[in-house]
Amino acid sequence: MIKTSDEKYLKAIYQISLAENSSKATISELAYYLDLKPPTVLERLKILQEEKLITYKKAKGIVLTKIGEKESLNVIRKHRIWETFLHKVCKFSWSEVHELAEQLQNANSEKLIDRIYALSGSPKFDPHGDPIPDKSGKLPTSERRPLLNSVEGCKCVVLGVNEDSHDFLNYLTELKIGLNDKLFVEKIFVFDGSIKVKYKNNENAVLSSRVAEKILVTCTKPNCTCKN
Amino acid sequence: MIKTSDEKYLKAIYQISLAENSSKATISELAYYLDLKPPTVLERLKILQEEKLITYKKAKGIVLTKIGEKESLNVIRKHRIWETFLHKVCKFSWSEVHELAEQLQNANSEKLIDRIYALSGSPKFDPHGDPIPDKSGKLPTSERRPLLNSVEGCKCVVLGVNEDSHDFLNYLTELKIGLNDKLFVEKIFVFDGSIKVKYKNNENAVLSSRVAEKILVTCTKPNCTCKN
DNA sequence: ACACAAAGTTAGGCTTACCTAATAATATTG
DNA sequence: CAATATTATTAGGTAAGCCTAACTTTGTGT
Repeated sequence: MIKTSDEKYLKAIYQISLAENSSKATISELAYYLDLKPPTVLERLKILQEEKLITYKKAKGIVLTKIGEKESLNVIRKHRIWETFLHKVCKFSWSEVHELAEQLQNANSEKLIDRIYALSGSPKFDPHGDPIPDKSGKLPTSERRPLLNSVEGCKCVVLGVNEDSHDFLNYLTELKIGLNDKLFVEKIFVFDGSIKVKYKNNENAVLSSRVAEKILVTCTKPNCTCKN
Repeated sequence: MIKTSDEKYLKAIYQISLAENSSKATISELAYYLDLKPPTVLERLKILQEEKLITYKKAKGIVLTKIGEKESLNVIRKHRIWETFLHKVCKFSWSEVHELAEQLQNANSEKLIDRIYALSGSPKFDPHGDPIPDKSGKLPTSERRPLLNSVEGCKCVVLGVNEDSHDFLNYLTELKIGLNDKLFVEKIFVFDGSIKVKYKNNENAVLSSRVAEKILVTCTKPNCTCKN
C-alpha cells in the first residue's frame, strides 16, 4: 500500500501532466501547485522514485510509472467520489466540496469509498463534471468542451468547470449557473468573444471569454456545429 | 480553534477521567491508552496546559479545564456521530466503525458533522450505545447498566458495550447479539455468575460474567428488580 | 555565442512528534 | 523504615517534512 503523504504528490503530478497540455511536469510547477518550495519537492521526488511511482530526470521531467499512474487514478477516484458524496448527499455547494474532500480522502478504506459512492448513485462524473475513474483506473468518456467553442444558437448543458478557485465558483453561484443547467447561446460578440447565454427561467448573462473557457458543456442538439 | 493533534489527547483524558471510576488520569495511563511513551505524553501535557485545556500536577493528576472539557465533548461528539453514520447509513458493522471514525473525525467542518448526523436520523446514542453530546456539550441520560446486574426473568434491550476491542465485538457478532436486540435472562448460574440468555428467533447463549459485565442494557419491564 | 534568466540542486537548519536511557520522586510493603 | 517497585521527569536523539540561501545547470534572446 501507498503512503498517505505520497497521495497529494501523485494526484498533483497526474493533474499537471494531463491538464496542462505540456504533458511533462517540472519541479517548479509541482512546487507551485502544491504550495511548496522546489527543494522540498525535489527531496520527495527522490523517494517517489525509489518507490517506483515516478521516473525523474531533469531532461524528461516527472513521469508517472505504470504503478504510479494507477495509484494516482485511485487517489483521484477517492477525491471525486468524496466530492460527489458531499455535493449530492450532504448538499454542500459546488464550491465547498473540494477542500473537505481533500481532508476526507485520507481515510483509508476502499469499502467506505464503495459505500458512499453507492449512496451518491454511482455517477460517472463528479460535481465539477470531472470523470470518476473506475477501480481499475479507467476513465469514462464524455464530449465535454469549453462553452467558449460554441456557435450562436447552440443549446448545451453544463457538465463541469476547468478551474476550482473559490472566486470562480462563487461567481458561477452568483450567476445561478450550476451543474446540469441548460444554456442557450444567444449571441457571441466578435469584439472580444464574450457570450450571451439564457438559462433557467429567463436568467441571462454575458460571460467573458475568460469565463466561457472554463465552463465545460456538451451540446444537446444532434448535429451541432460547435468546435469540440 | 483547537489543534487537530490535541484532539486525541483531550478525548483520551476525558474517557479515562470518566470511564475509569478513579477520576484522576495519570501520565502512564494516558501513555498506555494512546500507545505512546510517558515522556512523549508529558511533553505534550505541558503544551495542553499552556493552551489552558488541562491542569496538571503530579499530585492532582491530569484534569480538564472548563474549556478543555468542552473541547473534549466536542471531539467525542464528532467521533460518535461518525460512528453512527458509518453504522446506520454506510452499513458498517459494529466492530468496524471505531477506527474509521477516528480517521474521518479529523475533517474539520461543523457543517459536515451536522449533515451526516441528520442523515443518520439524529439519534441520542451511537452504535456502541454511548451518548452523543449535543453542541453545547450536554449528554443525554439513559439507564444503562451491565447485563451482569440482571435477575432471572429480566427482559432487557442492548444499548451498548463497555469495551471496544475487536475480539470482544467480533465475539458478539458471532453470537448474533447486536444493538437494540432484546435479551431474555433465562438463568443465572450462581457457580460463576454466567448468564443464559434467549434472543432473536430462538437464539440462545451462555455468557460468562466477564462478557455480561461488558454488555450494557436497560430493562424493559417497568419495576424490574435488577440492580442498577 | 554569450550573457542573463529560469530552473534545478546542495547544504544546512527548524519544528513536530516521537523515541530510549538514565535519574528523581513517590508508593508499597515486608 | 528501609528496600523495592512504580511513576514521573530530564536529557538527548531520530525521522519526516518543511524551509532559506547559495550554487549550478540549462535555456533563450539578440
